[in-house]
Amino acid sequence: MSELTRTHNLQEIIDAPIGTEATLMGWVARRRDLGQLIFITLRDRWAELQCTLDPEESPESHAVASECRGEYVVAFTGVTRARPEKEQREGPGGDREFIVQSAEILSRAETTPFVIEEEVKASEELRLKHRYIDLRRRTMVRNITVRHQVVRIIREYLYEQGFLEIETPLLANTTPEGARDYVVPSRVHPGSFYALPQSPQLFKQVLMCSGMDRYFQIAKCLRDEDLRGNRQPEHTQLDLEMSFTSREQLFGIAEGYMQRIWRECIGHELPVPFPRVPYNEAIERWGSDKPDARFGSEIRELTALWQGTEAAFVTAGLEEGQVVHGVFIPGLSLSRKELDSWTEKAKRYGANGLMTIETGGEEPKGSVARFAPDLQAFAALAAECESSSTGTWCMVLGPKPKNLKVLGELRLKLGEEAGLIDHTQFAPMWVVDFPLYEVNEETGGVTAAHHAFTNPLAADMHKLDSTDIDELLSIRADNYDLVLNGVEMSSGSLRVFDPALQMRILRNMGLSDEQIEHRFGWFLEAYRYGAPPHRGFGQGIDRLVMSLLGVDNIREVIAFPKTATAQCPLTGAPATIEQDQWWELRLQPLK
RNA sequence: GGGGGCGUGGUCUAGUGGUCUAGGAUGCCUGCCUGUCACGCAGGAGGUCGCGAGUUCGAACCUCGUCGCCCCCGCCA
Repeated sequence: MSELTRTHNLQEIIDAPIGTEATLMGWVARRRDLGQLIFITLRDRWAELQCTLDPEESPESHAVASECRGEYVVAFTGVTRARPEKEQREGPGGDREFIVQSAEILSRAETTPFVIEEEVKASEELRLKHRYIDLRRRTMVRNITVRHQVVRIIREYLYEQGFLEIETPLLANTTPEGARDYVVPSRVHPGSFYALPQSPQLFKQVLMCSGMDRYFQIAKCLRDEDLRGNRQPEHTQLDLEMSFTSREQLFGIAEGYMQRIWRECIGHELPVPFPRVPYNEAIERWGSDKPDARFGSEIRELTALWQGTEAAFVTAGLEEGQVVHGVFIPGLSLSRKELDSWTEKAKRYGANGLMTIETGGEEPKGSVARFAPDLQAFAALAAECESSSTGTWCMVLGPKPKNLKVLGELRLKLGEEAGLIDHTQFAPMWVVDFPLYEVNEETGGVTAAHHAFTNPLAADMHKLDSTDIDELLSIRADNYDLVLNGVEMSSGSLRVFDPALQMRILRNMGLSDEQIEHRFGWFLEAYRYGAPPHRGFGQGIDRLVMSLLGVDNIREVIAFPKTATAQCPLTGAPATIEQDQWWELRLQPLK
C-alpha cells in the first residue's frame, strides 16, 4: 500500500476554495459509469462529494475507477473544480466536483447485506447484525454525532459550574430494592457475586459525605428487566449530586444545560424557567405524573353538569358517590364504529364505559347527548377551555382516581388522533412533591415510592410517626421529575442526611433494625461522621437524545444496542462459557 | 410471566389450498454509453417460501410445535 496521507476530509474540501489540491479518502457510495466518464460519489463521516474520473485527465485513474464497486475504500488525489453551470446542484458540495488525477483502491468490499441508503429498507435485526455498515448511513452518523454533542455540552456546562467528574465502580453490591441486578461471579470468592449498578446512587451520596460538593458522571446503569421501545438493559445516565443547595439552584443547573443543548444542537430555544407543577396538580389536570403539555384538553370535573340528568346509570352512579370527569378534544368527531373502539380502549384502562357529547355541530351528537341536562353548558365550557366549542367531550363516570387514570391515558391517544400534538414543539416541566410512600401490595404496609433515601417535604415531616396508612401515604417527598413531552427525562430528590430520620423512614417500611443494619449499615454509618444536606438527580441520556432528534426507538441513538430480548446480534452476546470457566468460578448450571 | 404482529432470491415485498414452473422492485454480474447525480439501455445469475411434524389427492398458503425479530401489558428510574 502507498504512503498516501489524507489531506482533507470531505467537509474540509467542500469548505476549501475551489482549486484546492487534495488527497481524499473514503467509501464509494455510488458509481455512475457513463462508458468514458465515470462519476464516483465518495462518502466519509463528514459529507459526500462527487468525484469525476475523466480518461483524458488520467487514464490510469479511470481504469482504477472501472474496478471500483460499492463500499470500496479509495484514495483520490486531485483538485476541486467548479461544476459546469448546468450541472450544479443544491446542497453541500453541489457547486463543485473533485477531478481525480491519481486513484488507488485501499480496500475492496463484498456486496453488502443491505443497501446503504437513508430510507433504509433492511430489517432492524439485519441492521444490528451489521451495525458497522448501518452506522455509515447519514442519519445514524447524525444521531451518534448529536449524542456526542449532548454529552460534550453537558460536560462543558458542568465544568463551568465547578462540578467534579468522578467515576464509581461497576463491580458493586446488589441493590436492596428496585430492578433485578445483573450479577458477576467472583472467582476469588467462590459463591459471592458482584452486582452491576442500577445507578451510582449510594456512591454519589457517599461522595457528598466526602465533601466533593458538586459531582457528576456520565454513567452506565444496568438492570435485568424486560425491554421496551425506550428501554435497554444498559442505559446511560447523567448522574449528578450537589451539597448545600436549594431545589431552585438545582433546577437552574438542569435548565442551563437543557437550554444550551437544544439551542446548539437543533437551534431551538427552550424558555426557562420550566413550569413547576406539584404531583397532585399534575394528576388532577392531566391524569398523569408525566404530562404531555404540548396540547390542552386538560381533565375537567363535570359532575355538576350532570345533576338532574334522566340517564338512570348516571344518577345511580352519582348517588353512590361517583363523579364524572371528561376531556374536551377540539375538532374530534367520532363515528359509531370509532366510538365503540374508543369505548373498548376506555374499558381496558379500567373505565365502565365512555360517554361522549359532540358540540358545535347542527345536531347534538354523541353517546349521551340526549341525557345531558343542558347541552349549552357543555358547549360553553368547551369554548372556555379550548377556545373552540367544536369537538367532543369524552367522559367517564366512576371514582375520581380511576377517572383520572383512564382519562390520562385516553387524553394522549385522543390528542394524537385529533392531530393536537405539534411534534416540532417541546413542553418541559418539573413535576414536584411526589408521595414519599406507596402501598406495598404484598405486605399491605408502605414502601418507598421513589427510593428509601428521599427526604420528606418539611411541611409533612410531622406525619412521619403516624400509624395511619392514609396519613403516611399523604406525606409528600422533596423530589422532582423533569418531564418533556410526556416522557420522564430525569428524576431526583433531596436526600435524607440525618441518620435518625433515615432509620424512621426505613422502619416505616417494615424493616427491622437488623435488616436495616445488614442492608444499609455501611451507608448509614457514612452519615454519622458529618453529612452535608445534598440533592441531585439522574437524567437519561438516551431518552434526552431521542427527544431532541424526535425518534421513537432507543436503538436509533445507541451505537451497539441490544434487541428486545437483550441480545446483541453483532457479537452474539450473551453466550455460554467454556467448561473451565464454570469450574474456575465454582458454578454449574441448574438442570 | 401474559397478549398481539411478522418471517418468501443479497435486500424489500406480491402471493390466503390447484392459475406458482413463486411475480415485482432494488442490489449483484456482463455488455453498450463523455455530464451523470436513485444515470440510462440491453442481457444474465440468484429461492431448503425460518425450521420440524401433521391435515389433504395436492401446502408458501390450513393445524400444532419450535426458533428468531418487533410491539404492548406485567416488570422497570
